[in-house]
Amino acid sequence: MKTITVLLADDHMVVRSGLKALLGTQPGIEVVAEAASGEEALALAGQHGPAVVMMDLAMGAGMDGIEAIKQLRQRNSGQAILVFTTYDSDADIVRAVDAGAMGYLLKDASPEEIFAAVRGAVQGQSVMSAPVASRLFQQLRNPDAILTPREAELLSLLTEGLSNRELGQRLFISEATVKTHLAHIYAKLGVETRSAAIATAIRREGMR
Amino acid sequence: MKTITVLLADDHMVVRSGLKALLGTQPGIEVVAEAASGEEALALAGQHGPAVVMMDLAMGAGMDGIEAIKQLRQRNSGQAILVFTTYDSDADIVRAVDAGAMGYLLKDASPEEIFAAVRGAVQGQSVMSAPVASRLFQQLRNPDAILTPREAELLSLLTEGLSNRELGQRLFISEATVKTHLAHIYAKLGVETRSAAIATAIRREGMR
DNA sequence: CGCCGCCTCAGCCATTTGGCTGATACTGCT
DNA sequence: AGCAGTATCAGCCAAATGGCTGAGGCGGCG
Repeated sequence: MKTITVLLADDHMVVRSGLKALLGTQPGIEVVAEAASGEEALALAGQHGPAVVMMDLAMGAGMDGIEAIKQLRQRNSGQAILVFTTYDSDADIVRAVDAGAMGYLLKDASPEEIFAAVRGAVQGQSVMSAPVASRLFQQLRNPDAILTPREAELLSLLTEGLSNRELGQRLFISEATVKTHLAHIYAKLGVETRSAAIATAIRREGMR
Repeated sequence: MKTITVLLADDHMVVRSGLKALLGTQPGIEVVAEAASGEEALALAGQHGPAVVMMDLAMGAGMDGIEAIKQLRQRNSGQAILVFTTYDSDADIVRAVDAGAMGYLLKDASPEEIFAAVRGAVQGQSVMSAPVASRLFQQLRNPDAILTPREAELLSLLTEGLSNRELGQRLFISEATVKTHLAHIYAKLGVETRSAAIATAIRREGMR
């Protein structure tokens, strides 16, 4: 069996070395590079051409994980991308999958889960942690509550406290469009105000 | 020099093994036990009597890190406790120090910082990551940023997504008074909108 | 006592937000 | 070709929010 090459992208040094130590115990899996930011991940992916990229979504300064995933996919260099992050936010899950992630693992996943996800990813399988799967499953049961990728993106920015104007500037759309998206989000979340949407997003979506 | 014994408490397996691998490279430091929860940390600390306990604050289910620190200190068994966590929330810092933590490190700390913190802790020194120190320093410089009890109460309800009218009803005060309190809160938090205040409250004050 | 911080309230005005209706365009699927 | 879903934008109007000034009552503290 061919050795699976892995690139780790996480701004926490201890997480990288932990993951590296863990994956190192498995024959057939080798960590070939480590990145501490989205930019670095893109550069190192180009150099090493790993089979799998394990990516944190929240990476301190600069490019975030979602953006890095998008750009990796645009290159079409065939890596399987696994999200490896702390929280199981509905919005993040939707955005990550939309960006092209193959799997979604939480950082409290067991070693077995992690190995299975890496091996599965190179074979084109999607593996996700149980809580993540549960969230998705729950969403499938009432489709009206599913936010579109764009809506999820907006909701995520909403929790940063931005105004409609700022949201528009950040997403390169007009304020009118922002308001349209917000109205849809409110309807889907079952709230009437921006504040309640933020509160709901944070408490229900795990954006802690 | 005597070997420094360390207990790791963190619900993320990869963080524990990363920290263990990292500390293992240092002669004179040895990880003697690992706990995945507050309860486990208490039990293992009793068994092994480590010189230093490195503790995450947010540990999935059960007892959280703050509570575990308090109980460890009550026993008076002389361990130095280092907080090792992801976020630098003002509230968490204050609570951790109050509970008896000797130092406060963020997970993106460099290996050198971590080694220095462990060695310093056994000698009774307090070591904290730069962003943490910066926050504390900032608070000491302008005490005006401290919310009054009433303001804190309002801010807490604000994060539930209530409107001014609802806030007034809930607190038995007029909408005008609500607005006054809000204006003061915005000034102290350095924001201009309700949404930003909610975001700040949640992210900075640890009301997750 | 007098000062100061906190909590309370009012009115005015500009800005922001939310509700509504309707419209164009692109995509994927049938 | 036609439909459904998504994303984009516009205009209008009512309601909520935020900024500003001013003010009374109350409790602690020098």
